[in-house]
Amino acid sequence: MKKTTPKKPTSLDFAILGLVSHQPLSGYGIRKIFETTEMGNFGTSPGTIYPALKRMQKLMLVENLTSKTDNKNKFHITIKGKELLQNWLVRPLEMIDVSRKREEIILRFAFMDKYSSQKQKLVFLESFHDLLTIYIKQLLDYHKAENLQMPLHGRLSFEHGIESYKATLKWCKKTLLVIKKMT
Amino acid sequence: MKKTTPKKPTSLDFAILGLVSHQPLSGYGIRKIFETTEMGNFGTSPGTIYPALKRMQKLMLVENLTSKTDNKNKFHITIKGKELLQNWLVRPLEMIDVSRKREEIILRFAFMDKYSSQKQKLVFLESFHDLLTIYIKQLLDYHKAENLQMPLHGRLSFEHGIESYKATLKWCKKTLLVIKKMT
DNA sequence: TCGCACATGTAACGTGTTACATGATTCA
DNA sequence: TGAATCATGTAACACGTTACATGTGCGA
Repeated sequence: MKKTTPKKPTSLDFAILGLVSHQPLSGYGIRKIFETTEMGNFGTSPGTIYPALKRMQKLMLVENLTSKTDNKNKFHITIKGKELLQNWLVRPLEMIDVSRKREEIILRFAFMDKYSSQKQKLVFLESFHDLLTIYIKQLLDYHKAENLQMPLHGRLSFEHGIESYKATLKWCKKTLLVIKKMT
Repeated sequence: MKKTTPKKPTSLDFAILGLVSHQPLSGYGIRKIFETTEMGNFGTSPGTIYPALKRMQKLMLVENLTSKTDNKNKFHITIKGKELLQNWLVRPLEMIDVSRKREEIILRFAFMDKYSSQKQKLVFLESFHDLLTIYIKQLLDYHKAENLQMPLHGRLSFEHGIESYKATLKWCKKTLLVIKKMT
């Protein structure tokens, strides 16, 4: 007996969902935003976006409505879409997210504006902070133990990874302060 | 009439090729390295690695030889594989690489050890440096122009992107000095 | 009226993901 | 002897890439 796959949405789906949760957008509008921002990492071509919108429509996460004012078709988020988005936003962070899906973590944070409480934002950032700290320590330990055996370029590339995570941690601390200041 | 697709290798293919260019490895050995390093971003599961090795074998980029000493099967890079690797290593950097494929740039640098001259390494890093500088400037301009209209979380996430690129630029400068010092 | 940006799609293809499956070796 | 690690795979499925295709509206 086959398990009925729950059809887990991709990062791209969530990126789209997050965008239309802020404002209704046409498929083209979504593509433009993807192209001009870091979100482009989740895909920009028509062959990616339009099929994604179609399956999300089928799953009733978004709906395509015609604006009465300018007579243009735009995608709106549905109740079901909002629920899915919120569940995704509050999903506890794991180490695997930190080590392999940093982009998605930042994406989640980007969409927490409207759908998460200040408490949730703080929990999220603090957990990110703690996991990052542990992960960086692991990287440093590995570096210390192995750097003499590593080829020069391997070591230098590895160090790029470390610096990159340190930059994220720094951002995390700064951002934590910003959010804490909010009332 | 159909164009005969030249079957462009993926980042994963190059990651594997680079690894076996340093030392012969079993499929399992390759997976272990992917799992324990940042290269894991290019895929770690058996369902990714083994099929990749198969197609690379078919394309005669690698060959599977049995070691006479320990009687284990390991993949070796072929002449053709080395040629492909070298072409990839010296391919000029473009802005699109910087904005969307930073991981691949670092990966390329990691494998330049044996197959690139010091001159080539310097050209590579200097070009990376220049493109990064331009790209960061673009990000900062965008930030300046738009930050008042952006939602708070959007702005903060955007700032993560900026910090991340700055960290890469910093690494690039440092690494340039290291390479320059080499004789 | 030329070209560009707007706007939305489809088709073929190959790749990655996920889950399943198997067996050998090593060590406690 | 049982568990963990070594070691290699397969199958279904869906997704993303690439290339193609079409048509509108607008400003120079």
